[in-house]
Amino acid sequence: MGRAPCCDKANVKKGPWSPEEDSKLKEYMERFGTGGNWIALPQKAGLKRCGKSCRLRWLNYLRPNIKHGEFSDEEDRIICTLFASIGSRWSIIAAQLPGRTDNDIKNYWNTKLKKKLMAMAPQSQRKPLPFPSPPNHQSSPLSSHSLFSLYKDSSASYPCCPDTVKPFSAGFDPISPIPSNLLAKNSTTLATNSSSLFQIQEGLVNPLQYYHPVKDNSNNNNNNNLLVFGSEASCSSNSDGSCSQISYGGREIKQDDIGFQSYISNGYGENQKFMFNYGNTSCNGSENLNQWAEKATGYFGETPPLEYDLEDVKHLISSSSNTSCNNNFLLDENKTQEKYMYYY
DNA sequence: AACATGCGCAACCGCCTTACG
DNA sequence: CCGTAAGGCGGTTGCGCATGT
Repeated sequence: MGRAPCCDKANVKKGPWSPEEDSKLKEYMERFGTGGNWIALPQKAGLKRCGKSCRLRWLNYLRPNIKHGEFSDEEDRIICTLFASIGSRWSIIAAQLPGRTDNDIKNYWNTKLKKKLMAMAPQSQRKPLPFPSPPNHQSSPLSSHSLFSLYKDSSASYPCCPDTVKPFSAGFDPISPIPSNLLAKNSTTLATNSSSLFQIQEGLVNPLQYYHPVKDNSNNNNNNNLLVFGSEASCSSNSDGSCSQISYGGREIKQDDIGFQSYISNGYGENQKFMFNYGNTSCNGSENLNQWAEKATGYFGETPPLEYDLEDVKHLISSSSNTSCNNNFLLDENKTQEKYMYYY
């Protein structure tokens, strides 16, 4: 024998809530709470509504501290980044945005944010993103390659979940796992568990979608946690946490080979070396970055063969130089062997 | 001014998981 | 252990308003 029926569906009101109904529900909730039973609540509160409807109304509209109105850029970034990582798990995304409901975020994504990103990155005018797609490529929650690239520098800060998990940077196939051989690299600090979000996600997503930038207490510096896109890349760290040596596929890249360098806040109150190199050209840090990017990529015209790359480059450089972005981004001159590295 | 179309958002629907009896 | 209801969640719908023609 199961529980009593939910409600008499033929005898419940549907449609928009009236102010009177709202005040009844709110008053009841503030005095008694749900009592652990939404189904019995409407009758007790004097409402001719289904318990589910009451629950939805309370959670999405009447509950205290609900934030209505415009989403901030930071919220946009968080939504995009999390969507790129976990897809349309709105309740989880909402948990990272205090005051926002899953319904709100879902509506916002479907009606505004998705279109906004589409408009920012019209596919027909873009080359495929130069970010790597592993052999066993699966489509991401949002298959359009370009949307998340617009937020790929968004790893600068996660005020909602400081020092916890950071989803893969946007612009990166969120479904693709980190190659297991990279997870074992002892020259990097990678962990795939013990993060709050990961624990929430456990069993729901491929655990390899996440890593946790564990604080390195040995040198009081955590700015050298490395997430590698592509393959066969590694990094070794100095005692001060800076990255002294990078290698791609066995080819060592010395510090001198790195082009543009600057120090940018890593979000932990420390400065981190930012490096940029394109093929055998480099920005010396004194020239205009956009000009350098144009020179480096060889594009000055209106219909560039490297349009997407250039815009990527410009976007990344400009945003990284002016904000607390802590990404490193390297392009290999050989376009077929492009590899990308991000540091957190 | 009237109508058509588009958009935003609240609410509903249906499915899945969990908990109860 | 099984059947069923409750809770929770994501997808979808439809109403009302804004804007365009």
